[in-house]
Amino acid sequence: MDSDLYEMPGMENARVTIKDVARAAGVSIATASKALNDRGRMTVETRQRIRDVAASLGFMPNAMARALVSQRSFTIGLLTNDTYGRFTLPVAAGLSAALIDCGVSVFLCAFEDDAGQAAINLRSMLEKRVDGLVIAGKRIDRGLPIELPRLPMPVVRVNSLCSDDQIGFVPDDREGALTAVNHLIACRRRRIAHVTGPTSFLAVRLRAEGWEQAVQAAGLPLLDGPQSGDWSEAFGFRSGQQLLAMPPAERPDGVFCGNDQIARGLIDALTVGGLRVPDDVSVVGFDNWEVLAKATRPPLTTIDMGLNELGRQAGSTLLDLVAGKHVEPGVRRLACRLVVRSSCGAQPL
Amino acid sequence: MDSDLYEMPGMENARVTIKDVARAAGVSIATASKALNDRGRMTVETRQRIRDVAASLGFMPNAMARALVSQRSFTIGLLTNDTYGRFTLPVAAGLSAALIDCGVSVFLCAFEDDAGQAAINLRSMLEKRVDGLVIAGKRIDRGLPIELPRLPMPVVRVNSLCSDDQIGFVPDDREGALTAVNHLIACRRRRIAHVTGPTSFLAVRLRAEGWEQAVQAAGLPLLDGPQSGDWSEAFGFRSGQQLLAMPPAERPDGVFCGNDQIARGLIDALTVGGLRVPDDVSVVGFDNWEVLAKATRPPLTTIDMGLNELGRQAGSTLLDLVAGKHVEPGVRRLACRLVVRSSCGAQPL
DNA sequence: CTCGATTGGGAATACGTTTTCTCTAAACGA
DNA sequence: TCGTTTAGAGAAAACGTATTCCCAATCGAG
Repeated sequence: MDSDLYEMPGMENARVTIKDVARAAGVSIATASKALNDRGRMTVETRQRIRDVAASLGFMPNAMARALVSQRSFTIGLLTNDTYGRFTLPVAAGLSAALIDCGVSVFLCAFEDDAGQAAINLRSMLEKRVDGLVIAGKRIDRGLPIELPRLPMPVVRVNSLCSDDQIGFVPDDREGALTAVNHLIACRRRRIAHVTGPTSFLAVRLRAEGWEQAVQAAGLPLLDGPQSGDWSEAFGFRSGQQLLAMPPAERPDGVFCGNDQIARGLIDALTVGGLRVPDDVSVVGFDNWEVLAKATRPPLTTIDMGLNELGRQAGSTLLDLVAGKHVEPGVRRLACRLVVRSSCGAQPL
Repeated sequence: MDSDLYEMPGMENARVTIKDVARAAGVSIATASKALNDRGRMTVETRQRIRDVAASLGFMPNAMARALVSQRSFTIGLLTNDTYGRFTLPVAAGLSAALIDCGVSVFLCAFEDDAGQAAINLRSMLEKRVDGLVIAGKRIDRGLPIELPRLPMPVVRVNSLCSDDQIGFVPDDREGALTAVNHLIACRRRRIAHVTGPTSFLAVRLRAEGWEQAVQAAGLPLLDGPQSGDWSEAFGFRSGQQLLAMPPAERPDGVFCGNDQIARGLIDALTVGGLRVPDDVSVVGFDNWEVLAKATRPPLTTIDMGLNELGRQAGSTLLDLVAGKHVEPGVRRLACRLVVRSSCGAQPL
């Protein structure tokens, strides 16, 4: 390709090196470097003159040369098997936000659950000498499909399995469930059911614990153990139909759903069956997947897992680790947040 | 932090340099480099011995040192204002797939529609000397919220505004609409309506053109111009209610929706109103947003925009550009694909 | 036996920065 | 006036790799 194609109009030419700046300012490379990085001693006039020259030439330091000497790439890797992005994207946004202030960029590697792919991507990151690694998963009781060897850089985990000597950030599922059920109770619901995903998920078991705990603490009857199925609207719909088939006296007046899809399906079934939400039955979901929660009729009150905040904290912790600070190992469970819409009868904020 | 923490078990130590390999193999650095890169002349034994030594030491070339000398970072940037990830994530997956074979990684920069953020991210990529840039947007008639100066690297655009002298990849909206409507016609629908998003979107106007064209080509009556609203389920629901209010003779027996959310809302309204889908009214959507399309009752037949393929082609084209090959400027419109489910009465594949 | 060609391998340089050390000249105190 | 400090600036080494020469040894032909 003709390199003239990329010629810049004076400003912003990426080919300008510090040597050009030094020459144009009539100083040595060392002095130029010090002027631009606020290091060393020199008259304010010299410093300013060099900076002006650099700016007018559109000088941009070559990050790789800088990395080579400083042994820091100002780059971190985000390794995830969530190609769908349901969880990882909000995490990535929080992560970037926490890092961009420090000039750190993020390499994204999303791969299907295939160990070969994962290994290639990991190797690529190691060669690029990322300063740290964030491992993001889809569930808190599974790691990535590859064995991570002892890595030459700090690692933090988000929404992923994490042993006690590692550092991880996950939503506090039990507390989230407590919050959800307490909201139903505050809305004067007495018979609160729980319809949720497969019990093989740790998150399901934790949320069920929260449900039980809240119900018992309020002295309410504990209905039959959680209804467990898959994470789909279809399962929610079937559960809603079962609810309709119950004698009205036995019927729950509140349902805490394991995710928003189930909640949506359940509400649709109840509506089709002639029950009113929230008047006859209040429903609260989990995830705050806005495209779903906002479109539900009525809009769904649900629990936000704070994925963005998870990413943000993971980022700043990783920066601490890179800087050599000590960080206590272990899993941090971050609080979830209730998002009130209209499916429980409470006033939306 | 204690650096022993990161000590590796012999293998996989990132601190091993080519100098260590050379010393261990009893050769010079130059020879080691040539052995590992299949360059220069030497006996096969020497070459193999050096490679074995490198492997046993867990040598990994430092990508930044390599980049410095080769003037190639083996890195490309993905700049997007789609923080929600609806469009960008599939694009990113295709992109990565096309690049990983060549050892190229991707920097992800997602930012809200804020010029300051955008500029910071762009600058960061320029400093990191990415070999090329992919600009991904949310709609084909808007660019990013920043003025891109003449950049010192090739750029391709995906799902974003693109002038004739630039290189871009977008879905072929008109052709997709044609496919959708022709499918309705193949399902023996005669009165085909179009319910879609705001006409300020070029995509909306193109899809409307495709609708008209297909209807007229089949000699069917052209119903009142497209119903235009916002991209929401709520609008789809209201449109469905209006349909129910029409005299049955005037009522469309097929609806082509501008996206899956509208289709979902519309189907829900029809179902609540007692009309059967697909028997009374067939519906086809646009986007193939699986979480929505699969959960619709009945599952939604829709148009897949091939975002993944868009990303893949953008990636390989960018690699060509980086390699200096000539690429004809202009916008490529990639074919969409019909995904048959159950909302039109045709047999799902 | 000599000359040229070929083969295997190494020395040196470059890539663009940062940083340490050294040097000069000016300022200052006695 | 002489030594001592200090301000200002530059020379050089380092980071890890790829590459361009160059050199020594071996070999074959005449």
